[in-house]
Amino acid sequence: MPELPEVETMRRGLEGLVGRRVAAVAFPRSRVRPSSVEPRPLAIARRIEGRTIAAVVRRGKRLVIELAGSTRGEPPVWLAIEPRMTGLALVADPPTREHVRLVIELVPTPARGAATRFVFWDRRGLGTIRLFDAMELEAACGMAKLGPDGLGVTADDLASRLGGSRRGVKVALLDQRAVAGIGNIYAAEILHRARIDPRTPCVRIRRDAWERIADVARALLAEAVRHEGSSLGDDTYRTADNRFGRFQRRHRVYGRAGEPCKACGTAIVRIVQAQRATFFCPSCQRRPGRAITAGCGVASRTRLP
DNA sequence: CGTTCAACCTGGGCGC
DNA sequence: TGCGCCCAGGTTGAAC
Repeated sequence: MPELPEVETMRRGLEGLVGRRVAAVAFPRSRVRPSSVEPRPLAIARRIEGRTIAAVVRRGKRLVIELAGSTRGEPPVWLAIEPRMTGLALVADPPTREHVRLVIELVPTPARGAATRFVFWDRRGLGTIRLFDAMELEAACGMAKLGPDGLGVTADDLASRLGGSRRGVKVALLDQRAVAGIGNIYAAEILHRARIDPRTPCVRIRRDAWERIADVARALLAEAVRHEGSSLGDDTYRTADNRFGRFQRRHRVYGRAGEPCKACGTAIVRIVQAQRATFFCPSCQRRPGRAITAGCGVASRTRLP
């Protein structure tokens, strides 16, 4: 589920936790798959109970809660939560009592409306919870693992990291080492607004098109953050205080197979790339050098010799 | 290097 | 109602 705009919205909803102290940590009904929680729940609890939340940051699609060094002189640690498909980071009541994976009880504060706890709820349970020290955080969420953040990505970033690739551009945009934060929804929406066919091999994309993709990506992701992300179904992504996002109303292609393109009326097509659905408008989105049909406010053009 | 497939999971929707 | 199948916002590792 959550891509950059959704995770960023969650993060903003958790900023009020900064300065709060962790009273207790619980992993209810934890069927701890070895790969989903690390280290073991008891070890995590022992290491963060009593600490103060120093910051809540985002690294790509991950939420990272920084816990200040302890009074005993232990260095800071970072709790990295990756919601994957169905994870929700909440300060409100979770959708169900089932599927609550982690509860962090906070030391009460007199401030009005202050949260009492943080809850990570994850229906499918594909999400991960990991506690890192500084070195581990860098290894797992650093530059080697994640490319530049989608909100700040530039044409230079894209051209240098993907320009030599023969992969289709839509598949390439999902590569978190190239750009961090773009997922299946926003890859489709970005390419529609940039008028690029998602199957176009990166090597065939010229400089002006990379500029368009980067400009659209930054603007679209920022717009989606302003609308607090995309909530598709009823039991889907919510903000930290349990409200739906609103950006789904502005989707132009994602999930709209067979429906008319909002720009030209042509039926939106669904294909599969790298085992994942891709939605696009076959009229508005062309491979470089191919004619673009009327209807998108773009003049036709032909391949240069 | 790139692609494909399977896995990890739960649950909604659809056809029969 | 029930069953079987397909689908889903993500990531990883193995096989080719």
